[in-house]
Amino acid sequence: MDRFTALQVFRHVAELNGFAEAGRRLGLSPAAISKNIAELEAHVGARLINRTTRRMALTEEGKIYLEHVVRGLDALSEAEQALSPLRTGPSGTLRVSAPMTVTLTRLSAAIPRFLTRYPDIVLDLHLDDRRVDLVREGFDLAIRGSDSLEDSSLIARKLTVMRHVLCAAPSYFEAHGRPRVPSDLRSHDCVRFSLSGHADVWEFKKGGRTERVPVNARYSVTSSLAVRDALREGFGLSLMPKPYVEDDLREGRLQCALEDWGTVETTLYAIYPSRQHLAPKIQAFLAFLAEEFGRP
Amino acid sequence: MDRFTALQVFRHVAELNGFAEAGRRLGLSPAAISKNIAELEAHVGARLINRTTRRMALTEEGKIYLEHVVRGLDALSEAEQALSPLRTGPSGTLRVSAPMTVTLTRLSAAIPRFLTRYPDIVLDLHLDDRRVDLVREGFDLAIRGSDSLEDSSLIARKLTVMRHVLCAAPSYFEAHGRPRVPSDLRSHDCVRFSLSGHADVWEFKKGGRTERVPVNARYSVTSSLAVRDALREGFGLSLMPKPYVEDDLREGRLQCALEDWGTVETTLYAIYPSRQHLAPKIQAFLAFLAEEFGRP
DNA sequence: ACATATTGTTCACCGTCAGAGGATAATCCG
DNA sequence: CGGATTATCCTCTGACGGTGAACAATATGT
Repeated sequence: MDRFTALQVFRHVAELNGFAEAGRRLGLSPAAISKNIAELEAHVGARLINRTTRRMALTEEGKIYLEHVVRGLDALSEAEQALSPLRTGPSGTLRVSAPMTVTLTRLSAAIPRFLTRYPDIVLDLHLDDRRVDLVREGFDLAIRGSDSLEDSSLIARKLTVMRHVLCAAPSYFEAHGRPRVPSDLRSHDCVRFSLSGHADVWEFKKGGRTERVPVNARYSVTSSLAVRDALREGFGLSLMPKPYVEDDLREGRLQCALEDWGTVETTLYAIYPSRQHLAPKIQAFLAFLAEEFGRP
Repeated sequence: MDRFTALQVFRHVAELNGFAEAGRRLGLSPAAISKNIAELEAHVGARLINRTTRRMALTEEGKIYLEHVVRGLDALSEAEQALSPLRTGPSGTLRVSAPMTVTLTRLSAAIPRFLTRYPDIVLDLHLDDRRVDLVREGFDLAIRGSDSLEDSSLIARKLTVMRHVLCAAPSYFEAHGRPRVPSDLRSHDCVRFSLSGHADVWEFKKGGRTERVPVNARYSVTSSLAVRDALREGFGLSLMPKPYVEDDLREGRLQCALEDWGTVETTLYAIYPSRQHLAPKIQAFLAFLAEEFGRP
């Protein structure tokens, strides 16, 4: 027996005061109605409706039962209504995990725009360079660099590719000279971003050839922003994701070298648990990310 | 999809925090659990549980949904608990319809004993010589004389058979003589119980022969008790159900005639709507009736 | 570090059960 | 007294929910 439909049948019969009428309303044959009621009575172990072919009335048990059943069914239908706002419009709490640096350099300035556009969304943004466990910690979405290989069953959506550039302050180049080929770096002061997957060896490509240069660094640090600060001070040179130093390059605080060599690329992904039944709030944030990282 | 089980599955998964565990508890395979959740999500149109093979957590939607679902399911299980006292012990309101005279002569004195034995039963006894419509008027049970032929789908349980006796007061017999054969009645004053099926012609049987005597009555009345009162006053004679005049006969207020002739019999039935899922309160009353009418 | 165990998912297969449809009996209504 | 409506019974069938295997991912233990 499908208890859910049996209960609905019972309710309709009771409220419409008739088997046939209930059948019409529910799109079932009178036979089905009869069967459902009979089975429900067998399940409950009590007669719920006294009936002849022409007349029907709830028994005392039926009245008591109906009362509870109505409450129960209403609560359940309410359950689905409660979800409908979350399904139709982007709303609710959105828990996002993102690496510190990416966020500060490419995202956080735009967040207010996102929140203004979707007034019913509450954003809980955790800046954390750890590779968090999405489901364990209850995140709706995380932003990750490409180092972290594809996880398990999670969905990864590519946001952007960040080219890297070798750069330093003009003062540094004046003092130490400007490298012409990758191997020149052996005699330079490098600043090392220790969380990178390519922290110890830098690769440069040109016309099919690949040069690998061991990094000669006296300063290792776990934040690209700290690296950038060191570069600005003229302390050394480093391989930086280009977007992080865009402003510095434009305004002359930093300069590039070996620009005709290709270097590492970091791909940014948005990671989320499933593609099915994607909540509007998550869809909205994904669209926002795509738009944001789609800019030049 | 059986929505009821799907909801139970969802609840168990959420509360036990795991598909496998829920499956064990519910006696279902993990595959079934997975399927149920997936279908429920499809029905609701939102992801309810984020899950990997090792970890699971409710989404925001899931949390909201769970809350309502729990309330709903609890209300429904309460529904069945609410019936259990009615199922296990005889209790609740018992609506009974019975003919006036039968009740007064054979039952009403015993009713207090019944109510004392079952303290949780409330009795609503309607004395009415009409042949009521059980289901229309919401009666649990009715007592009927045999005149009313077997109804429809209702169940009839035989309670007792009442023999009839021709009787009158001693003073009447002194004044008008005592009939020796049925045909003598033509010259007697009869009192007529007009609701009887045999009001106009009385039948007497003896050794295979049947005598029919038209009733010669100056007084017709719709209550056997009124007939009895008339007899007691010595006004006439009548055919009375024997139990109604038992006391009068024993104490000499009335006397029988034509005792060696067989007469009409009235069978008393208890009528109730269905044999299936007979409520304990009804069972109890039926047993009480059988006991009461089973006495000599 | 490797083997083992556990978990959620997918797939093909199958047994069962809920519903349709027709027939029947009972009952109401004009 | 028919015609109309109603609940119920019966049989048949298609759909659907469950199993059980294989599989992928991830803990756990020695």
